[in-house]
Amino acid sequence: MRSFKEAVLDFVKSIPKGKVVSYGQVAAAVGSPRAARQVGAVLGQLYSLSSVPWWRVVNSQGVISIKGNWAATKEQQKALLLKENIKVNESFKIEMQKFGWKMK
DNA sequence: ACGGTGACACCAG
DNA sequence: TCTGGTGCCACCG
Repeated sequence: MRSFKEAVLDFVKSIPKGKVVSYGQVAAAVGSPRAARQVGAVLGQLYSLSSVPWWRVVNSQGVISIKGNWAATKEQQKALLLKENIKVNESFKIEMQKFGWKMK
């Protein structure tokens, strides 16, 4: 049985470029619909140059929710998203309806 | 074993 | 739309 952490990282790596998903979606995808907070805890261990596209994960409202004190910053995530043609407004908000990734 | 903690989600006002 | 409170659960000391 793979650990929750590994499952999360594996799923995040499968997110296609140019798309974003919510923490809840990731949690649900790995079998724990209520463990969205843990997803954040896992991503918090990564950094901007990681092989894992952690920046494609935002909260359910489509907003970047890094508080600070973490390896990465909101500005950093915003820049990475813009680089993939994903629009991020002044409030660090993304149009989930347009950039959200719906699994099948 | 147990309680504190938290890149969240969801609901009420 | 925004704020605050509550539920949740994997991880760590």
